Amino acid sequence: MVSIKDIAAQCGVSVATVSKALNGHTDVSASTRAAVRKAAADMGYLPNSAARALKTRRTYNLGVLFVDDRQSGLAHEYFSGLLDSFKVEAESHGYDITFINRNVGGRRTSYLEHCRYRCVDGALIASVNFSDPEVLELLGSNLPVVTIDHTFNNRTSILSDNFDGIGALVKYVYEMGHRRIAFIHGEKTSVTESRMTGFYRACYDLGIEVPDEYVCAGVYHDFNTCAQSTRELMALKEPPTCILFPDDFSALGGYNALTEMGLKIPQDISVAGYDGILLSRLLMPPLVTYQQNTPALGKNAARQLIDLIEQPRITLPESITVHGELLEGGSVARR
Amino acid sequence: MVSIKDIAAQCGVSVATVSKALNGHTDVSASTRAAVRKAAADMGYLPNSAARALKTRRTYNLGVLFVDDRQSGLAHEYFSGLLDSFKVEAESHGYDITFINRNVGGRRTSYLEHCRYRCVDGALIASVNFSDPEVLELLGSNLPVVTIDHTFNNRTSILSDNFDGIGALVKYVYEMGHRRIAFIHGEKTSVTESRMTGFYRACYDLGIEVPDEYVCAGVYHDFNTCAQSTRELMALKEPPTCILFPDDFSALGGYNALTEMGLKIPQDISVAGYDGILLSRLLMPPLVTYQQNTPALGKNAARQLIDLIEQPRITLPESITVHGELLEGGSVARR
DNA sequence: TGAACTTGCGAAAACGTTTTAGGCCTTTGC
DNA sequence: GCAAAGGCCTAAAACGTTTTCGCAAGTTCA
Repeated sequence: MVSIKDIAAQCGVSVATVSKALNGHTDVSASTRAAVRKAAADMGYLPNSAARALKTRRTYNLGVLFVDDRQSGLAHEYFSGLLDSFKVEAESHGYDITFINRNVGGRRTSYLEHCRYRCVDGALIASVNFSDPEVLELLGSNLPVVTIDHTFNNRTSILSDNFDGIGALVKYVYEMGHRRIAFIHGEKTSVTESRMTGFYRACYDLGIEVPDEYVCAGVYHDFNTCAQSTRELMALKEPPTCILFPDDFSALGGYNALTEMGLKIPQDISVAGYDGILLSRLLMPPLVTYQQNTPALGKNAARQLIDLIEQPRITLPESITVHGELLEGGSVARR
Repeated sequence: MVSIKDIAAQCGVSVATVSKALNGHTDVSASTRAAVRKAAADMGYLPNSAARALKTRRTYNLGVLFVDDRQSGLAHEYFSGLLDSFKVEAESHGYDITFINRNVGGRRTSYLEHCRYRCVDGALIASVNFSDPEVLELLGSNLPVVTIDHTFNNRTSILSDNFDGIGALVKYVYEMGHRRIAFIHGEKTSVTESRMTGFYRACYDLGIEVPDEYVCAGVYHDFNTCAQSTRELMALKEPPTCILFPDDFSALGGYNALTEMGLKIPQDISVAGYDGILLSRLLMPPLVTYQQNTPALGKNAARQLIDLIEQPRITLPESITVHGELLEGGSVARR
């Protein structure tokens, strides 16, 4: 491996000069800078990230924390879309990403310890249980951190417009003539809470009455509980004319349950999902859903995190809300 | 940050002794080893990975290379499943993973340069175009490397049983009474080649004749080309009774195209997919498919790579073939 | 009673950078 | 003509480890 020392020897200057030439410092003449850079390129020089990190305490590595219990992590299009755009944006700024876990050389550690061990410059926290003490420890540390879909003290967070998204869906189905709208929500998280208040608020604004039994507790991506809720809803004396599902996957569960019951979508019952994953476009009929803007979520997260790292005092913590888009489909009938 | 030096001061020994105590060297007495370890734990010591990497030239970082053109990367369940199990296995051995790209500090570099810059101990190559010169450069380097679903010289590779998988599907539909079996394959890659030879071989073994027009060129995960091929197949004078699709997603495209044509699955036409992603279980009827064993692919890849790194000369390059499993469903009728 | 090992430890070099402090030479300003 | 300023460069220290080599004290064996 060719090092700065080799270049110094080649050019007849000191290593200090080489370092400065390469890093664009001003106290090196234009001619030596050019010579050094040419030599570096010719010799195929690459800086050693470990040495640089040791000296500067900057690794150009960003930690990414998520937990992958019950398929809510990598495998899910929401998170993979987010991660992908985060990755692309980070890479374009010269940052690489590292997954944060609880192992350091086989030893069990906390998330924060892992971050410290790897000397990451900052971390993205997404798709985690925000009441986990180890997540809180990370959030409470002095490491630059950006969270997704969760606000914490004065940490920067990037939020999907869950309140507005569900509102847009309610408004859409209202305009299609529906008044009996049921909502199966996911397990309680801050995201779910936003959606529930968004749902109630939109109904209130539109003058729709919401019987208690129209709001059911489901589980994100859980086929069975959502199918069960669907059956219960349809068994009501006054069943809804439209059901909003926690996400597109469980809406598919709804499709199946409803089909099994001999009901036709959308003639007999209208259905909407949430997320706008590819699957929603492929269902028959295509699903009415609210597409979360995962590319913007990831990109903004990367930008904010890098800002936080590079201008520690200038950027104040802020929350950015990213807006999605209602996707139409044939799953909601006009009536 | 507490360093080895602080521990040395605390315990009244030299840094060398601390290092040796922590790393389990033999030339340190049991009592000092215990004292040092206790102090390290009490003081919350964490080794500095950069310093360690600089000295030992080992980072305990594994590079992961994949390209994410046309949604074939992170977003796909095949890859995310693979990556997830790779990650879990790697982490349990104390390795972290880093994505390999073409940026180093904003500068455009090759994959190999990125690996060298980050000093990764080895790399996983998956889901890439294996004729890309930069991929070949990486494959040709002296970096420990494991490939997925592609063999190259004497590099270790982990292979999914594409030949057998498609054979199992053919055999299954044959036993269900089908003789006119069409195969829409994906774009030409080594994976597609294995599947095609597997298809022809199985048909040959079973004495099934395969008219040329029964084998169509499709595109993985491409809804439209597969729907188009489906229409063409069904317009033949002697249409097939069963169509094998390149993957589960395009099989869904097939479902839709066939449904639009007024055909019922499986009464009028049988369908099978490939991959065994979650979606395949949720279709109505559930899709007959061949589930690739992504957990085993990722786990084996990590193990082999780590072996390669830790026992450079002992382990000979080898290929491991991982076997999948046929998933039954209602999409193939008995006839 | 030595000689030859063994055990436990430390001094110091090294890994590849960046950065500080300073030095020399030339230019500028009065 | 002289002091001050600026331009360009270097030596050396530092970042936190690991590892080599050597040394002293203790132990074993003739």
